[in-house]
Amino acid sequence: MKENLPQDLHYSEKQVAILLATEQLIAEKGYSASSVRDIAQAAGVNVAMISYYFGSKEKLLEALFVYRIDSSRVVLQALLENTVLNPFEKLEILVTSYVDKLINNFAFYQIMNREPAIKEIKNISKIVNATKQRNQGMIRQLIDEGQSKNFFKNTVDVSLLMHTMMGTLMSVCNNADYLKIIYQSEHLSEEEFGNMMRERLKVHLFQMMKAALTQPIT
Amino acid sequence: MKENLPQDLHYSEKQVAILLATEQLIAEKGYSASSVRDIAQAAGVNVAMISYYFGSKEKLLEALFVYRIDSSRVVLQALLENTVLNPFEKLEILVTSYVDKLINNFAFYQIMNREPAIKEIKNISKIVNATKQRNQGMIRQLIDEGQSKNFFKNTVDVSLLMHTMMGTLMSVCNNADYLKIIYQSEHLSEEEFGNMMRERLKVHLFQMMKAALTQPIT
Amino acid sequence: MKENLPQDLHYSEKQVAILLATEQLIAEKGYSASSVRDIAQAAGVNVAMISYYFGSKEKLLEALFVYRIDSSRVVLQALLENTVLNPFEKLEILVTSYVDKLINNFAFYQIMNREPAIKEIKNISKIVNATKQRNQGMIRQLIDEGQSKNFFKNTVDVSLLMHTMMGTLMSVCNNADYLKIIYQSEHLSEEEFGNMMRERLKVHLFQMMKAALTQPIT
Amino acid sequence: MKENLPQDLHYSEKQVAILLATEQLIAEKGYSASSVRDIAQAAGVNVAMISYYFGSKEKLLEALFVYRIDSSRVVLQALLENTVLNPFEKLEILVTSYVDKLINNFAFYQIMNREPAIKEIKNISKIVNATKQRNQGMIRQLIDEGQSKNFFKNTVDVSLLMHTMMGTLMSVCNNADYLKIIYQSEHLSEEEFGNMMRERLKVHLFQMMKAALTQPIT
DNA sequence: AATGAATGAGGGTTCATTCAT
DNA sequence: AATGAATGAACCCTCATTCAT
Repeated sequence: MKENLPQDLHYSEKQVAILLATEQLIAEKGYSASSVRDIAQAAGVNVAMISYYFGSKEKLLEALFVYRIDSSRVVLQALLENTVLNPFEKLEILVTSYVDKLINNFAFYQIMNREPAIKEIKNISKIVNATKQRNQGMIRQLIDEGQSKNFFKNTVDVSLLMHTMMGTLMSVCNNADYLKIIYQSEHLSEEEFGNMMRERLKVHLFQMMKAALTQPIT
Repeated sequence: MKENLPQDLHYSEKQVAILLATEQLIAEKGYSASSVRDIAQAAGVNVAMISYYFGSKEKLLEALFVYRIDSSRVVLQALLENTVLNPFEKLEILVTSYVDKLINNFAFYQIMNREPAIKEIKNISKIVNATKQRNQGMIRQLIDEGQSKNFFKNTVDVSLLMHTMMGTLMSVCNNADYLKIIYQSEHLSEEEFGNMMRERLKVHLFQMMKAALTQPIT
Repeated sequence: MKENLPQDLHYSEKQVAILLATEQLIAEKGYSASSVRDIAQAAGVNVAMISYYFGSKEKLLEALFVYRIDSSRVVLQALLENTVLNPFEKLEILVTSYVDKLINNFAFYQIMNREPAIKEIKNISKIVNATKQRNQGMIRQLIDEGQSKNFFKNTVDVSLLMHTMMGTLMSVCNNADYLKIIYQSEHLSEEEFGNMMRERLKVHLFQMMKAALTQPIT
Repeated sequence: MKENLPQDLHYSEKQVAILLATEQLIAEKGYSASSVRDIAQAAGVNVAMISYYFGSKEKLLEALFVYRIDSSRVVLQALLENTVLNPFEKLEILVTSYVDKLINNFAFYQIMNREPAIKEIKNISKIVNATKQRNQGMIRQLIDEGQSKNFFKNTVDVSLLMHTMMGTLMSVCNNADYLKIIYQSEHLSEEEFGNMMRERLKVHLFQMMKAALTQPIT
């Protein structure tokens, strides 16, 4: 299960540098608009090293996905199995966890959520779909538990709920520049603003989901 | 497909064909991965026509944005000025309107929401930002009205609410393939499935937003 | 002998406009770097008119040569046949005549003297060679007369002498910008400077040629 | 051909091959009419190598100018500082030197003297102007010396004199084909004819300049 | 008689990749 | 193990020209 480790120990320092440069550049410009030359330069390595290490540009992206995909299973799996916390507490932790994960790895999530290339690379599609399925399943399980314990009403479409959470996060992060103006936060540093948004998002999403899960049937 | 075109801005039939092919191809593959040759072929025209009509690949994308944006202003503006409907009814219409608009023009929204190229094309950025600002403003106005009339609580972050709506829509549409499996709807035609999702989304989003806007303060 | 007339009466106003724009543009940028679109635009006509009127870009250049080549035969021919003037006077008139002709038609002479394209267009080569031969012949005849009348020594290479005259003129005109600085004449208008150079050139060339033709044998 | 190369400026064999092919082709057809594909083929290299080595077509021309210019400074500078030779002898050497230099590098001089493109490439303009200025200055210095030593009259326009020399050379070389016929030298090889012209030009130009510089004031 | 629309060919350049070392 | 050199393919765009009207 090497591919699930956040950091593959087989990668040398240079290889990691390439992967990080890849992530950043593709997140910024897209896969097709990022040339291997640009990536190599950003990583401070020779152009030929990319083919040499990863085989091809496509396989480089593949390696990035293997490298990045899911550092979270452990956390969430533990959350599900926890018997002390009540469903509301679990929901809050879930939301917090997703907000942090997405903001901390925004570059990668951008690639995963909007890069058309990944649909045409089978190995990546496989990984991505498996991850989505797993995440979807865990959320469903958590909500099922809340519903069976009568904490949550069962009028919400759980499948859509996950998209509400992820979609909100993506949309907000994608429009961070714009929101910075809206919130009149131009004076904040990137980090300060990021932290502010992080908190706002946690509150907002927990509030939204809680409301949706507990609202009286109309 | 033509019924989705807001209006013809003095474009000839061939030019429209190019714009539609552009939209479809870029939505599918991204701007950088869509060559003008591919676009020309998809539109059934000679490659040189694209430069001839639009000047360059970049200006072609620009023309697409001018062509697509601003189809909705009228509807929503009328909604805001309506004095008969109550805020809940207005909210429902708003949600319905956005769901339909996004699903009907999904290809374009995909481009607008995920194409890195558009941030580097100033004319497009300008158009897009103006549109976002307008949309944001209208939603805020609607919610303000609901709050001032005591229909809505005022604990919701309106700026984030818009992203919840748009983000949910984008996320769902982006993962339509996956949801088709989840909903065990493989037997439905594209159109049937689209209509089903359309209704589910309307219900889900209205429910979510209503819950968020009316939930008791915790 | 229509083609020898400085202005072909068969050319309409528009055709002449095209020819003049052609001359100016090709003199400035060269044949290959001047697109028919640019020429058409400079002439204020439709692009297709050039093919329509002249057949092709190549034939347009051909037409320009026919249009321009030699308005001087008459003058010089008369000069040669003149029996009143002595060879020195004739030489001075010859020089004056060439200086004026070249400066007045510099754009065309630039094309004729440096455009590689004309060597590959047979019709033009033919015209140009015939003209050169004629000019060479006339100069030789004039000098022969001066030598046989013992005004000139006969130690000068007449074939090279013509190149000295034409080469000096071309070189000076080609480097007019540079000479304007050398002569500290930046304050002069183009016309004033042109006239100054015209006079300087007449004096210089007559002086040079006279000296060469009369110098004692060393 | 290689013996004409002033010196290798850290260029590889392949790069030199490209430069020489560039020179020859542009001298023959002009800059705009010489495609990089043609140049690459003439140099026996892949098309992409030109961008790879020189960056662009424009920079290739730039490189050619850097490569070619400044081969003569040393010789002439030494001539000026020579205290043994009298001004006439110096003049003869100067003429000889320019004749040889231009004939040996005729392709390059053609480009420099007639290529419209070079005026629009600032780096080249700079180099060319500096060279012209230097040459002009050296000739002036030589003539000044002759005048101050009373070898030369001072009635000649030195600025124009340089153009007489260079212009004659250019004009003769440009019309070599034509002169071959005039001189009835079709039976000579290119080299034989070249050598003949070289000698004729040396004699002619020295004779012209000497006559001009020594003629009694009229 | 005159022209906007349209096109195949070729322009310079960049691409991901491979090769020789 | 690592890389500078090299390449064929494809990129976007402009070209001179033709065609239908």
